[in-house]
Amino acid sequence: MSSHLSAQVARRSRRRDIDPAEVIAAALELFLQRGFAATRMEDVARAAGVSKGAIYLYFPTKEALFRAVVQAGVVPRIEEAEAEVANFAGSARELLSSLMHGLLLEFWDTPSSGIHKLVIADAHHFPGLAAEYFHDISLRARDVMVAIIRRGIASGEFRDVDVEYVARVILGALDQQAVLRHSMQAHDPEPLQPERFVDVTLDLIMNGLLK
Amino acid sequence: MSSHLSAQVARRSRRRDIDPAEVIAAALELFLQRGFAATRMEDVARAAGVSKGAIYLYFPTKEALFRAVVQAGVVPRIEEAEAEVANFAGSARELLSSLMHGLLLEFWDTPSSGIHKLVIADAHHFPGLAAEYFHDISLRARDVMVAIIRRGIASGEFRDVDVEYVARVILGALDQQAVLRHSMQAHDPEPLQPERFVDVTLDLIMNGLLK
Amino acid sequence: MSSHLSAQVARRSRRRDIDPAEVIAAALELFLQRGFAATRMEDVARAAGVSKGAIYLYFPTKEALFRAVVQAGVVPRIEEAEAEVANFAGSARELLSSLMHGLLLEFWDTPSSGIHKLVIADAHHFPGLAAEYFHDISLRARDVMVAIIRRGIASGEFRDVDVEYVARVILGALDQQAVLRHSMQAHDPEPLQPERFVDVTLDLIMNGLLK
Amino acid sequence: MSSHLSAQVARRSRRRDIDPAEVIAAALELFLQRGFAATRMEDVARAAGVSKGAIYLYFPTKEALFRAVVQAGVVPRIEEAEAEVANFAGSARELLSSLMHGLLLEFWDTPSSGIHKLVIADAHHFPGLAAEYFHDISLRARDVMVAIIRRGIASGEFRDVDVEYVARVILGALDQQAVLRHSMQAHDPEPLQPERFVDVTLDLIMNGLLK
DNA sequence: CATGAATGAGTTTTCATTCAT
DNA sequence: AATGAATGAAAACTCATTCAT
Repeated sequence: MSSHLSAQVARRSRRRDIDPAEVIAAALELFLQRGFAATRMEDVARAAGVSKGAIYLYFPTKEALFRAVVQAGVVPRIEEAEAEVANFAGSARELLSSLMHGLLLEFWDTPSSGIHKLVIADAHHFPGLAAEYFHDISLRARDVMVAIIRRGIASGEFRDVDVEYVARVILGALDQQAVLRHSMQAHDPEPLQPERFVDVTLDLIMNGLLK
Repeated sequence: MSSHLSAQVARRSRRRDIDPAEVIAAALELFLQRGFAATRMEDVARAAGVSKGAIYLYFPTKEALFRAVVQAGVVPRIEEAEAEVANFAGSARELLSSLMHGLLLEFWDTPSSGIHKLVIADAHHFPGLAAEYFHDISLRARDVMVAIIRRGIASGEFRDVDVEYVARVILGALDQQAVLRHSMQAHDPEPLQPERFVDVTLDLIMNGLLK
Repeated sequence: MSSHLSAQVARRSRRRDIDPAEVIAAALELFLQRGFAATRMEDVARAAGVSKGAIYLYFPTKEALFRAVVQAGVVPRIEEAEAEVANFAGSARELLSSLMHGLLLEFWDTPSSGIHKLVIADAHHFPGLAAEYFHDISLRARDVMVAIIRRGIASGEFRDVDVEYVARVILGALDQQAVLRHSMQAHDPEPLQPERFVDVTLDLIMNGLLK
Repeated sequence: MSSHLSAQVARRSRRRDIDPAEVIAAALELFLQRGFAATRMEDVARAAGVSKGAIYLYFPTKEALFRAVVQAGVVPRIEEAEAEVANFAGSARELLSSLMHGLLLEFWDTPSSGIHKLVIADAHHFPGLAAEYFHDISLRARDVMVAIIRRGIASGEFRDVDVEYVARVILGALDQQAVLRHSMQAHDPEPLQPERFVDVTLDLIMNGLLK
């Protein structure tokens, strides 16, 4: 207890150039693994290789950190999708296929795919966040999907369906897999094969079940 | 410890014949509104019109209460579905339509529809529960859906599709709406109309998008 | 849930002739095993084969039960000792020997030997009890011991010692063994042999260590 | 007695360099006064002038604090005794006298004298602690006493007595006074005078009662 | 009298947040 | 700026005691 007086010198090491993005990445991973409530700020700090206090230099509260995680994870994704729709030159069917393959597959193995699950699970705690997320993300995603279907109808590729609700059906199927990916996939004796899922979904949506 | 012998407690009001089902109902409602972690046992007690201690007479821990909520909410639902599939005499298409209308609509406005969301959001906390739920509920639901599709293929109604994955697509779309119902529907400028959703889903699944 | 309405008949069984002494005996055993604080009234009730409520018919509080346990366990013991001293006809040495053999050995294997330990361990909780016990029991025991030594000095058997403190020494050695009996004897590789202990104590006290 | 009430400073500011030893000291005092179960961690914190949370920085549980209290209080004491026996050059009688005076008197007015009482009273709660304490402390103390008596016999000073049991008698008398010191001495109309007690004990043990 | 379901005050422990260094 | 020791509010769970039956 008193034998290392000389070690008193050991002073706190100082880390320069803390990158908030590292904190966000660490927080996302932990929020997904253990949920928001069960993740301690200290865990985030350790995982990010940063001191507890340093987090508060960038995020005033745990809630602010959560919101940053959500923003950082989904805004780029939806922007990518919007850009692709705006620039895509091929048929509506090819566009839908490209989007689904590109997005679902691209994010399948990155933590970003779990943001949706995160918001669903923990948005209670943050009065405004659910509304904000819904408007900024969910509705934008729906708009993208609606635009694609409309394009297909306009071009004569697709039947004249209930565009709004068809968009909900397709997005629902996709989102649900992303959610399950982070909640119960570990227990599935046959974990989802994402490419196969996208292919089957496309086939079903395009051709239907009936002969 | 130190007992305050001088001050005698005010007369406690006594409730007879506490029904554990009332506690479960109250707990479900609160878990859905605020999440598992954010729901205090005292809140559940107050909502059920029962004392805090009384809850522990029936559920040894908060986790046990959670599990009871889950069991009570979903087991009857899945059993109903299995029974309907076993007894249904009509075509596969009619069976699917009946199931989707019956179950989704029946439960849409009851708290039971939120159990799925609850498990997805909070299963972290309970090592065994997610696995248990997945095996007892999710896989059973998938089996039901697979059986219906198989029946349709056998009867010549349906194309010869990838049964397992088509089941995942359909269930995903449905489940996702139930999940959203309890997480973000309040923020949707056009809240889902369940009947319309089922109709569109059936139409899409049966006929596909293509002309 | 509703299938056994006929079983409503199951009525509480009624036990007649509850003997408070059984409750006291059960309480003593449990207080010794687990301490006062760690013993639940329900445990006492079950051990005594009585309902929780019934205990309160005889003992208004847990503290009252504790006091009854102490009274029941030691008052007879000290009265026995006083009577023996009053009636004993032999030498002081024989009286001391008789008392020590009689009391220590008689109570060694009964729970009564643990009352002293109980009071020492838990008297905090009960402001008046320690004082009461000390006056009613400890000082009476000391008086008995003092009387014996005085008798020996008067008869010329014993040296003219500091009577009060010699009594404390002798009682201390005895009491300590009773206390250890109920706290740590289980861990002693050589548990105390009570007869040997009494014999050695008598020999030491009578003859001393020196040659 | 204990007069730390004067230190009731309402600390609003931060305290630096908390010394766990202060927490241990405060805990010992309170455990002795009120028993383990009746002492709230908050009491310990207040008595130590520390926040409740700070205690958990050094002691993971209340039990760990208890064990630290025991270790800190008795290990140095027994080591002192062993060292004195090893180094003492005089007669066995002088050694015994020195030890008894030195230890009993030295610790009489420090809280350390109550550790023994503490373990006896509350060891129930901690499965391993009683055994550990008994082996590490009680048996070591017995060995010390046995060594002294053996030395006296070897040198011809003492009679050839039952060494093991004589050690138990002597230690019992001493320990009991330390125990009483912390349980009932307040109620004794003639509180023990420790020097007188040691002198009388030595005289009795050396010379016996008989003429 | 006897029962045991119901009550709710009380305690340990955790962890977001602060701030002296 | 960065650190991490210190703070204290909050919540699950226990159990002495009551009282409808």
